[in-house]
Amino acid sequence: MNPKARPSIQDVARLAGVSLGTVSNVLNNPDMVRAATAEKVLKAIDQLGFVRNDAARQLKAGKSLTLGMVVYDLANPFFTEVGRAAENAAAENGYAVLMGNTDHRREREKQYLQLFDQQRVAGVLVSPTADIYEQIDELRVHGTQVVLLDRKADAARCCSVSVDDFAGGRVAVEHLLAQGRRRIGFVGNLQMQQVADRLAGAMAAINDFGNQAQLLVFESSDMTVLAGREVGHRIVAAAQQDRPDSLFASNDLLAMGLVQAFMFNGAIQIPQEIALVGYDDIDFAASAVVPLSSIRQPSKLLGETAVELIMDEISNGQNHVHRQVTFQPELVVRDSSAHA
Amino acid sequence: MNPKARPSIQDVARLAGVSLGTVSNVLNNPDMVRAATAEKVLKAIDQLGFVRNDAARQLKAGKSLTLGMVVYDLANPFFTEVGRAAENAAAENGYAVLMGNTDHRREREKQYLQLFDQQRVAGVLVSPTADIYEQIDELRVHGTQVVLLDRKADAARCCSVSVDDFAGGRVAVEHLLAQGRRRIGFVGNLQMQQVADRLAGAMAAINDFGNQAQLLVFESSDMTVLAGREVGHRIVAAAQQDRPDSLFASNDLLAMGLVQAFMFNGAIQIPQEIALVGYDDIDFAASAVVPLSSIRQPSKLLGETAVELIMDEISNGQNHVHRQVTFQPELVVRDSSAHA
DNA sequence: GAGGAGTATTGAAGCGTTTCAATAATCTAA
DNA sequence: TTAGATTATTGAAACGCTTCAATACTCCTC
Repeated sequence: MNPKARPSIQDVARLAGVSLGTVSNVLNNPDMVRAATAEKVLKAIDQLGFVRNDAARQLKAGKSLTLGMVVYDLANPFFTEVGRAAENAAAENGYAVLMGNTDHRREREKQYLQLFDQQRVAGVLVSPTADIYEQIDELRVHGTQVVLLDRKADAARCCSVSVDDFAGGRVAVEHLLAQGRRRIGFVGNLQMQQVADRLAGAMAAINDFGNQAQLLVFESSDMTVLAGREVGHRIVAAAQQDRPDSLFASNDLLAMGLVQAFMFNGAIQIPQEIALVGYDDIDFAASAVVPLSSIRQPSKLLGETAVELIMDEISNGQNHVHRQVTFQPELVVRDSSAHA
Repeated sequence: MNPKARPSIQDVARLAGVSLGTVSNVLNNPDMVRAATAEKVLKAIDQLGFVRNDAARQLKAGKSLTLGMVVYDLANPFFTEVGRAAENAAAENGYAVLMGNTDHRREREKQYLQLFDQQRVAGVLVSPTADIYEQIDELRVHGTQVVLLDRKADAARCCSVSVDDFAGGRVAVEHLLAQGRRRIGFVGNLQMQQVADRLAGAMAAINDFGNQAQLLVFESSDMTVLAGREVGHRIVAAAQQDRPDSLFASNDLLAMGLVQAFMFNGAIQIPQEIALVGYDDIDFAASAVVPLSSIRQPSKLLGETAVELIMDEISNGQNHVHRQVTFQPELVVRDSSAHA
């Protein structure tokens, strides 16, 4: 490697025969410097292969044009959708989005949040794994703006963008009830707030219906295709009269796993023996073995709105008022829960 | 906000009644400072809510514990798999991975690479959209290590981790030929090197077979489910005798789109009328309406190896030798290409 | 209790920027 | 021409950290 692999603004100034301040101006206030001078400087920059050192810039300027995004499951297409939308929205404002995936691990989530805090990003979008208000407050105290994604925040604490999970759960189960199902199973990881809310909505639907219907809960620690398959096999193994007549899976990955398990050897017919409703309406839901009914979340809108909120928070600082935006989910009916 | 929202190491030192160097030592060389002193300092840190300013640290230390990863399609589960593996491998080495998604846009790719360059990340993993050697060379000259992902590099220039796309294409088509298919369609965006290589492999298989078989190319600018659906509808609309008797889609998203189009109104039977092979073997392939045959790429291995290479490059600097690791893909046969 | 060998702590220097008051160069109008 | 106004350029002073030589403590041992 060259003796001086990383030229500094100083080197550029020297080569161009101008002062260091001028180089900085070329970079940051181009219209403050004469065209001829600018050209000299640009040539020098090019010649040396100069790249501004962001650390130094940020140190001095105190701000960054980067947003951080922390999600707990990037393997879930729902989140990549949200991420893409956020990325596009941020780009329009001149910001870049850097993503970190935590795979539901609190410890890694903590690391990413710390990293973004240390890097002094302009703001962080986070879909929290658990109750991490404490850490979020910490960031906010430090001056790093935070917007919760897919999770409603306490009004006073910060902005959030979420979907009404209670309503989603309710709609899903009401639909199954309307299809004549009475033994309704619920699959998901109840540790997750979103899932707990969906369950609560499901419960509410059952209660409203009267006491001819019941809800069976199948807890599943992961929310993956694999986990769904495992629950599915457990159900296949159960005696026929113990099985539910329908299932509400709290995300589509689980639902697809269930489908796989039920199709295996044609063990269980969908929807005849068990009707199925998923959640998120990911792209793949429509092309599952049995096209999947699902609760659609407006993922694009979610990402865009989150960026909007954080932008407001960044630029309006003091007189920014926290908002909690909640969208309504929407039932999409396909074969997996069609009338028997 | 407080008048001093962001306490510095100075403030901590003052509060703890020690010198600034000691605080730094508590942070970086804990076993160099007496327990009692350390405790005082930690208390002060806690009390002030101090967070180390990464910009300053990096500016002085000149290095960072962050890797950048730039991919062209985070919505493709294949890449999230690779990303997760990389993230885990990096974590083991004490590094964090920040991801940027370019959605195939060269311009955005450029931005992310620049951003990472400016941030002086330790290294960058990039699955390039096109021929970006020029920019990569630039980064490398600046001292930012780069490893190509899913794309073979020129030996001399940098490390790369990829899968033998030619072999993959060949295997896919040989399989279709073995199933008795003769009019084989290829779907994909030929601008992408990986896809072009798969096509070349497919061509080779056809040529080896003799002249009773032919390859029809269906170009598709996107590689998404939606794009696949469009190609599918075009094929459905064609006269029966003009249709291929089988299709090799250059990724699973396309393949799933094709499936959707063919299933629509039961227009075309898979595999009877058209057999189908996808690429990547994403999780969802197995649970498609018609379980999808596919070419499996070792995504986990890809991510892990990429991190391994970049770690070597980071730590061994001068006497690091670029390596181009190529893995072999593997055919997974499912219903979509089973014997008619 | 003095000398010496650790062991802890200090604080100044400098990383590469941006910023800003001071200075220099250029232009305008009389 | 030149004073005065305008526009460009300069360079020193931070920003908050790490590093490292210098200094100040401890603790032994004789």
